[in-house]
Amino acid sequence: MAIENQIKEAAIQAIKELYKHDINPDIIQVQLTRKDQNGDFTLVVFPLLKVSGKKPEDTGNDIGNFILEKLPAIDSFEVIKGFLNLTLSHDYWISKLNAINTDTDFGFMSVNQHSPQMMIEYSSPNTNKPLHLGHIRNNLLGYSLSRIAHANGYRVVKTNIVNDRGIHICKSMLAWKKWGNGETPESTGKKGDHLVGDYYVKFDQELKSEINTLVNQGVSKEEAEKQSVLMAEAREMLRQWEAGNAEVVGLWEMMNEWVYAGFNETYKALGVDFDKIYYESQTYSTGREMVLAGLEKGFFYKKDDGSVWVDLTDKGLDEKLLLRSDGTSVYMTQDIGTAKLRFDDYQIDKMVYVVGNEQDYHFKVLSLVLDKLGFEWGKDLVHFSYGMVELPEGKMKSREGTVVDADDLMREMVNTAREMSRELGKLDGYTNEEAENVYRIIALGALKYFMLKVDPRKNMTFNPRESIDFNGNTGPFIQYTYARIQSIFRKATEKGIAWSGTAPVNVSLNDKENNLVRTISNFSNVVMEAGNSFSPALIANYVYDLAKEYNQFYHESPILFEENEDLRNVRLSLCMAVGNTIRKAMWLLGVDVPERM
RNA sequence: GGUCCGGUAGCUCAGUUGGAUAGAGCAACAGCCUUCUAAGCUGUGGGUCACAGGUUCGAAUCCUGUCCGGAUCACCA
Repeated sequence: MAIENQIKEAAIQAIKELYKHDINPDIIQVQLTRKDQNGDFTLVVFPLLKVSGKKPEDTGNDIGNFILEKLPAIDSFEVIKGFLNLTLSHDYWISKLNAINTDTDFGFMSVNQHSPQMMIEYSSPNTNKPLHLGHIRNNLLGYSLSRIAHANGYRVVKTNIVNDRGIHICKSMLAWKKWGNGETPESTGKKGDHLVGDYYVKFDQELKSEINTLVNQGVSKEEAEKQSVLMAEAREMLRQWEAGNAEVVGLWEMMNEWVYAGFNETYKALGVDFDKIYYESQTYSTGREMVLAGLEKGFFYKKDDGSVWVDLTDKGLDEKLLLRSDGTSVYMTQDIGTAKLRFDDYQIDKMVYVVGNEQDYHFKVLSLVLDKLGFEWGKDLVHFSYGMVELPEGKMKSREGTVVDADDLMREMVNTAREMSRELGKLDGYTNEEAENVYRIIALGALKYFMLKVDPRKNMTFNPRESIDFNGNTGPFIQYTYARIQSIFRKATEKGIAWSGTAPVNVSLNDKENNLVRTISNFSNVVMEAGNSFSPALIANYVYDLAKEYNQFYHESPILFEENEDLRNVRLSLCMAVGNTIRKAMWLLGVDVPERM
């Protein structure tokens, strides 16, 4: 049993014996002691005063003495104000350290084929333009969540729903057909997603100029949009696509293939992947069938014009469209169909959608609609709602060209990492290929950590020039700490200094060492909390604290140069445990760690 | 207007079920490389936790109201 729980139980027993009271266990609070105080764990005595009928100090002393007697791991205690600070013996901590070093899976729950299954949807791009900064946050969150879920004992299915149909794709297709001169990714040397994105922009420009011309002729803007020949052509193309026109479908397939090839490159660079990809072109008709079935059962209703709606006013929401009057499906319809197919394909115990907070309303509706359709998991679906990424000037706007492209950003960051690393001369002796790999690890580490350390719910600001730092509270800082530790073990081998693999228990730890063991052993709690609250940020902030503490220890304590063999073995054990914990924590964030940097 | 989310140092952000003197990084300034990686470490300055009430032993945290910012309420996705 974890030591916190032992303390808690001992406290309950103390109150029972000393004050003849059965206390509600929930009001016993055991927490890590603040760093500026003596002690390892703190029991808050304020809530117990009513039961004890004594002053905080006396109550603390009563319970402290009882626990001291009861638990051999407790070495001493002191009562400051209403806080009972318990200090554990060095023996306890060193044994704990050894146990952690023995258990390579410390902090992770095991997963087998009977474990509950969680499906996590993330990424969900449109096929008409390349991935940008907002997608990066989404992808990194989704990927990290999948690993955190795995560490919490879930089988995880990572999934992506590609929005590959609709008027926006037809716009790119039409522009390419009109002005593309048969350009391909090969002929231009451009990534397919960027090429298709360029034609989307081209369409927008042409449309704008067409509308401007009409407006100049005295037509109102609204009217001009209706009259637009270009828009009419795009709509016609969509109709032909839905009707299965071979030429249109062929064009659609070709351009989508270009986009997918481009996306795959970006995903690979970003280090994310999927177990199963769904395409809306393959799910929307299922959605429509489900809506029609729901209509027959009376869950939904039809308006005079033939459109199908769901009434959610009794749930405090509005009426929501499910099928257009012409029978075609909308966003909601597709999500209903996709959900159905997923639950047909997999045994899903929990469904998580990683989608921006601008869609909070959509997911409230989806949850209720699925519930109405008889899916019991409908109301249990989790919308992991994250905030926008904004630039210092405000929101990214594609029209103003302020969108930060995912590929550009990653390339620039690798360049920065390369420059910096060369300046520091840290990788002398590495081949070019090895060095390039390290630059990538560092650049991606900086980017990922930057995005993940922030509370996902909140909007965040990204300054392309300043946000990407390699010093301070950053990914590279943590990676650097890891590389330092690996360096120590390399040096140990070189110097012929053997590490026993375990720490002898008869050594007394200084404050920094004690802090480190405490922090390391708290890893399992942090992983659990991160899983319960779906928060990679908890892991990120934890691993930063750990690295910071380690660096302080590293600076003031000789490790290989420590002459006392027992002490040296303790310190090497600490190094090993910190290194492993950093690697595992970073793994949970989807960040790699380099052996050298 | 209704609903939802947010507001903590000059900037970017932490602050787990309410707990002790609200913490980091960046930026500024001052130190530390003839010992294991200076992408590091140490120190200084910087706060009305948006505001006002309330709840209680105790509030950045919970409740109410106000102000500010964002999102959403489409036969767009």
